Amino acid sequence: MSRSYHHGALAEAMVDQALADVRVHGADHVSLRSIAQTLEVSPSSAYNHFADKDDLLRAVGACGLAALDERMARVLAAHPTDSPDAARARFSGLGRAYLAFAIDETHLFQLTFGPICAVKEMAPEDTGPYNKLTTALDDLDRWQLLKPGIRSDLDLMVWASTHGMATLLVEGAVPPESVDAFIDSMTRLVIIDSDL
Amino acid sequence: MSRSYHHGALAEAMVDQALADVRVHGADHVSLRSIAQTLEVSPSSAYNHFADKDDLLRAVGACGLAALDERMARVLAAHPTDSPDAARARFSGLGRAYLAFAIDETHLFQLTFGPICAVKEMAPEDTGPYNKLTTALDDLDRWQLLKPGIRSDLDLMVWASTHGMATLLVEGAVPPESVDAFIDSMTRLVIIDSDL
DNA sequence: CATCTCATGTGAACAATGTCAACATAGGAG
DNA sequence: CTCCTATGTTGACATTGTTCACATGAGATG
Repeated sequence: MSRSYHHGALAEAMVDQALADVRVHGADHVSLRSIAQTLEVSPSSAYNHFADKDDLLRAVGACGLAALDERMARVLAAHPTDSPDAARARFSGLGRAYLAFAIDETHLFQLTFGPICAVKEMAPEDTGPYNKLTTALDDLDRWQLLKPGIRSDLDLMVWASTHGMATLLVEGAVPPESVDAFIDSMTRLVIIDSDL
Repeated sequence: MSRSYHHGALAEAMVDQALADVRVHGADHVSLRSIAQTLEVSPSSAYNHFADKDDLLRAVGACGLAALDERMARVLAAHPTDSPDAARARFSGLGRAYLAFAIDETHLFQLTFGPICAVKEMAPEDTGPYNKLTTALDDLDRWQLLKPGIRSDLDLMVWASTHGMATLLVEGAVPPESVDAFIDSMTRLVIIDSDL
């Protein structure tokens, strides 16, 4: 009895629970067994749905990426106009969203971009966040708001910067207050007329 | 007999062995017991020198930071001249050294800047690498090689960029070939007359 | 030299964890 | 109704981090 998980929701339930545990304790301190226990399920039941503990964690990492992408999508939705100001707002907003995610969801961020999930060879061009950045830069370029001659490989540069700043925040190497300084510096480097 | 470790070299020996194991298998797949076994020592002997497994790993992480610092120091030593060209060479060389370290010593890099070692609240200003970057930027500034008005918070920006690029390399999100593109883009953004 | 002491290493034990193989069972397809 | 497959359970195993009681050797102290 006990309306068992035989209806196939166990996989989802485990991901959800793992997600919750990762958020609180970090990926390194979650155990398959405790997840199973919370769900009132046998420890070995996980192996019907996931090859591995890491496999489950990868599913959680995918949730993390989705959450990040959603935050960035919200930023775009908030500045839909096709104008120079909106293009600028989208650019800095995307960066801020990325960093806010790192600050708010430290542990999830670490899992999503950590060694466990990294193996899966996800080409960056296939991810939402990277594409959103690229088109944001294209927009700036279209409005001639980029400093001349810097467009090539700028995606890589900006992506690396933001991702690096995020990891510095996550590691505590840099305080959250420095986000503004970072965004300002980035803007100054990339955008024309950044001194309003 | 067996010229035991009673002369106090066990701590060092364990760090060395742990360092070797981390280099090969990554910090997540290193076990105290196997280290002890390799050293032909009881598993519990570690606890006379380290509070914790993480404590030992932190010591290894410190070695990683030192190794990185040494690479960067070598770059500075290779371009000691007080000239614009040398200043430029130091700047890009430091970046390349950082990225080369990430590529060559992936696992060590992950440990050094990962969650385990991060807790120790090391203020970046106290580390060699960060200081070397700062003075490299100061040199560029002194020779008026920086684009105007970007000096403030540029340390943070460049550091985040390079560190981010390093983590992208380590995660395999970006291939090692893109290092050149990154350095070029960075140079173009920051330095005057970068189009030689 | 004899002894005390402390730093260092040992041994056995514990709880927790990931994982697996053999087994149960439910619910739909035939 | 019967059988099969997807799903969950039981019990076990090896491995790990960690601890505690104990040995022991070297160097200081007398």
